[in-house]
Amino acid sequence: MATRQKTSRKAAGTAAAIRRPRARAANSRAQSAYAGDDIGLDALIGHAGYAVRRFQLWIFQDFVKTLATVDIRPTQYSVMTVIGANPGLSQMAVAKRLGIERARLVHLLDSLEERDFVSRIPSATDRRSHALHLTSRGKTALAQFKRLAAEHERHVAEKIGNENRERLLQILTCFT
Amino acid sequence: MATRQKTSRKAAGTAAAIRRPRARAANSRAQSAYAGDDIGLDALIGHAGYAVRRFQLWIFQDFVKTLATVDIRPTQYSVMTVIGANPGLSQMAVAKRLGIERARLVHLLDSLEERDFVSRIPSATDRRSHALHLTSRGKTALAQFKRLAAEHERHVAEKIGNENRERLLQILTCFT
DNA sequence: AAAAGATTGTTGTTGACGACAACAATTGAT
DNA sequence: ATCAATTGTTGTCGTCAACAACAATCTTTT
Repeated sequence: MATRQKTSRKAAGTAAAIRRPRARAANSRAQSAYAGDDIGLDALIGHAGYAVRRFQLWIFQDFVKTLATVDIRPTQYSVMTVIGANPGLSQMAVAKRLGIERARLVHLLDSLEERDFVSRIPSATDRRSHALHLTSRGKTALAQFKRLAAEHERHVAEKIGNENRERLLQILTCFT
Repeated sequence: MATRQKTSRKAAGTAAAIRRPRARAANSRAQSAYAGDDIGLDALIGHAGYAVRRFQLWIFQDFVKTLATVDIRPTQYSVMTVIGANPGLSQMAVAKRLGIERARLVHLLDSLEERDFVSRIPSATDRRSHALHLTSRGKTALAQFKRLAAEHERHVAEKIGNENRERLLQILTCFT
């Protein structure tokens, strides 16, 4: 299936011999102008979801880039932060608090445990659950992650302005 | 591999016979209270990315739910909206404008073309590219999608307040 | 105390999505 | 005529949300 076109290209191919060298100027100009930035978004302009999606994409990319040296992704950072602030939490509690599935948390903790940042200690009161703790290595690591995350947050402030950043945080407190 | 625990559970199993019926009250109460909502987020509170992630998740879920009857997802809606507002655009132009990869757009257009909402018309000026258009069925469908999307937007306004919603849109215009 | 129901961690699958890398066809520039 | 760039396409990889099932364990009911 290395063919490129389903329908039109083949048909066009047969007529290719007849093609004349058209008005290139109109093509290259109109095309690149259109590909530039005069394309209307219509109803998308009024949708918060679209703006938020683009923003979140930008934020995640900057976060990943800023913490690339320590190889920590946003979700991993959020898990370690919550465990650090609330030692002994169960996986269920962490998942609920962060709005991630407990199935997903399993793999996240697996990776964090492999790197010796987090340890699952069998709960003393419930043999089903684990008490989550940062290792000593995890604690010092998290301190560095927080410094880098603060740097990332400064990037956000530079991008949208710090007063807008704070306003945004305030608007969205009901989701955190 | 139906075993449940890697390490701790097995070891705990041997000592299971000795266990006493501990203070259940402390367990069930403390545990469910913790699982409730007194878990601190620590540094996460100050991170716009975390708030935005939670918000975006909420928005997407509401969008999908509100447009479930027509089976249209946010990305599909954005593609149809842009094509509807700018007929004849190439795939490259749409991808660039919406910040999605052209590789991804291929599948999106495949599904929209299968449902007869969009058609790829061979460009008259560039035999590599397609001119994207809404079909007549796609135009009437998009009109309905826009009504449903407006309803979704009202849900957002109810959730965070309309003045906050507009403030948010204004803050994030640089990303759209 | 035994049975029934709920919870916790785990495994697996599905699908949307972003990022990359290749590729053929075509275009544009040299 | 040749070579670099563009366009649509295919494929792979990894992240992520959503479900569904399951064993072990706890809780509640009887």
